[in-house]
Amino acid sequence: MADQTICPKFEKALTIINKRWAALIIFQLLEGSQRFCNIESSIGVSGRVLSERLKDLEKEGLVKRTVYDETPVRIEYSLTEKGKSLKPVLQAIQEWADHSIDLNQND
Amino acid sequence: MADQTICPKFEKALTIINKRWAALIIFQLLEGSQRFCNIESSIGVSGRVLSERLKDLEKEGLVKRTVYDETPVRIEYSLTEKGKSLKPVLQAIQEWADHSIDLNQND
DNA sequence: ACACTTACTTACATAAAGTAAGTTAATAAC
DNA sequence: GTTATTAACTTACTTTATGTAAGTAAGTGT
Repeated sequence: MADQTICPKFEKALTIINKRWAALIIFQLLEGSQRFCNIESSIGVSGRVLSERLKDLEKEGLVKRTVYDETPVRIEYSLTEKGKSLKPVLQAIQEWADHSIDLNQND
Repeated sequence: MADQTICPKFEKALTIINKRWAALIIFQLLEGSQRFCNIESSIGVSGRVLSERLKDLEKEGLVKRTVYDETPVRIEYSLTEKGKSLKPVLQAIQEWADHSIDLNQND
């Protein structure tokens, strides 16, 4: 790949949040910390990909995995500060969607 | 797929702009209308995918393809109003990238 | 006539995502 | 005390998307 790179930070940001499901996962976690199966059913992602994506997002420091050592163990995923700082981005998408998306237009 | 759908407009917006290269293409076109080979070399996308993506974006009404009937023909791609209305979204990403992305952190 | 450019398309290879079943650990139900 | 159920994954396999490279058609330049 040539990689002429317009703006490296912008491009790297896209490799993180432009991955399939990443934005929806973060959108969902903006509501508060949640369990694996809850995210899975809320956004309709497969467990296989959710597992993979949560690891990516954790590695990027956007998501935190917390194990509550009760019986049975409870595991919750939440946004870090860096993750929460994406809120304006998702809000901008939401606003754009609200005034520019026509759900009846099927392609 | 279950498709529990959080917000259908938001999800549809993501299927458009979250496709690989779509955001970068629009980012690039915010600078003004451009030719195929210019977009190709600026963002490092392959001709195969650029061709496909430009058609998607045209179908979604974000991009306009204009043929200038000179000799040889010149074909330029530009943003429609709907495409330009994505600017705040890309700006939000840019701002987030500027203060949250660390280029040295390699994963 | 021959090489070069633009805007693509086609054929093929690799990577990412979807589907479904399996695993481990714990608890609840019969 | 076997059987069933739930949570959080993982594994194996299939389908889809993307990358790579070569090819095409129309025109220009030498």
